[in-house]
Amino acid sequence: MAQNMTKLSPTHQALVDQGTINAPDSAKGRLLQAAAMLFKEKGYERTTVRDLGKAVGIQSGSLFHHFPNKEAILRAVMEETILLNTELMKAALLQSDTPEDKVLALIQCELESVLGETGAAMTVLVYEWRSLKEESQKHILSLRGIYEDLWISALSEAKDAGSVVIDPSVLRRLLTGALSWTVNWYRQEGDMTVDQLAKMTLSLAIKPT
Amino acid sequence: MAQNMTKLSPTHQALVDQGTINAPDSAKGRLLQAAAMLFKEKGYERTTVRDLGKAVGIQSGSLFHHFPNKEAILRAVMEETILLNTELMKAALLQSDTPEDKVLALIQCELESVLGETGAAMTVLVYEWRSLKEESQKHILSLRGIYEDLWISALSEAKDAGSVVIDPSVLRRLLTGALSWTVNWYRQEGDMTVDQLAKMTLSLAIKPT
DNA sequence: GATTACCAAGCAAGCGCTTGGTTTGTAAAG
DNA sequence: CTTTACAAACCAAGCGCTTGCTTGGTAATC
Repeated sequence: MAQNMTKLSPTHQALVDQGTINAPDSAKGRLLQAAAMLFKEKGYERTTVRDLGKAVGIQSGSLFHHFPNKEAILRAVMEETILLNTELMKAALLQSDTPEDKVLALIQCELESVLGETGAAMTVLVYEWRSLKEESQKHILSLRGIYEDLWISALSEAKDAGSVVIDPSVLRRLLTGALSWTVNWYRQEGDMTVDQLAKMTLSLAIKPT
Repeated sequence: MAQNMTKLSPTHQALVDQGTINAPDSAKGRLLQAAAMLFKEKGYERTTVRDLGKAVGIQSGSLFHHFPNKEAILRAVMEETILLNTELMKAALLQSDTPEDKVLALIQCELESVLGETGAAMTVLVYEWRSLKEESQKHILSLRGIYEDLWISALSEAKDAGSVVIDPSVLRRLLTGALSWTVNWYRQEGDMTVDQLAKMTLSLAIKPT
């Protein structure tokens, strides 16, 4: 019945079809998108349930028909974006051959996720961690583990190949900060493309062989 | 009259003497230190004025004898730490010769400020930006400008010398993210010193000449 | 003898969330 | 094609609590 306005990527569509994440045009999906933007712009604490309701055109009380409490909305925003972006990274890795290619693919993926459509949710994932209850933190942390393993193995391969000189886990953490911080300064309108930024970042992470 | 428990660095003491920042053992100074820790751990919004009062052993209402409102406390935390760390960076630069030395000094300074005693305040400065009113943002931004100029000129010198290959302003922004993010993972107790971390970061930023 | 630093009490506003009832969508039964 | 039944989606109202901050008065300090 309902059709998407913009077609989803195959990876994204697959996750929607299997019920893992909500379709962006569903009621829940639109709420989560709006919540991600508000949480990013104002922060979780400063965003009230009345703000959330207004953003999707319903009363604040009606939110609790879809979610048990406000924190569950934050948790869902984080969960969906990390599940999606993990799958997107896996797909990108399949199309890469050399260790250097894989690292570049991961950098491109992470930049795209931070600066593109899921940017708001990714920013929330990174900067609103404290607002989750401990139980939710554990849950999200386990999902992040899968994501981070992809990074660590790619960087380790690159180190074995001689193009990375420092400890992969340290490098990953430095890259995590550098890449997630781009949301605070990079603008699409500028004269540097995301791809150029990705290649610059790669030039810091690896030394040419 | 009042004596410091631990002696301050000459740079720090000078700022206290000229009245630019509050002494750490003064009433205001202790409040600002406690506020920085609470703001870092719980976030500005989740920290109540009652939390702040309890942290220094006074009633919440008494805070407003020292500051006009809660936001002014956040602003003071940010202002004092950036003023102090700007001076510390200037002092460190005076003891460096080559462009590479200067960049290393800046990296060491920023890591020390983020991971050391002013770490809480620095983290607040980086991550609680949104909680400032626009007027305060402008004020802090102007102070940050001086700080950032030191970075840009050092990186530009290094680029002229051939040891930096990408645009200094892009490199600075990538480093900002990488260095500030360390607060989320680096632990003194580990087997890597801050100095080692600084040198690893330098190895990413510059290529040996 | 001011001035500074604080307390005790509480107010107005905003918060997350609940409640009871109404509308809307869906689909089988007549 | 209409009727009936039912659940999902939503509204209007507001409750109990916490928030930042104020007020009027007291104790300490210079």
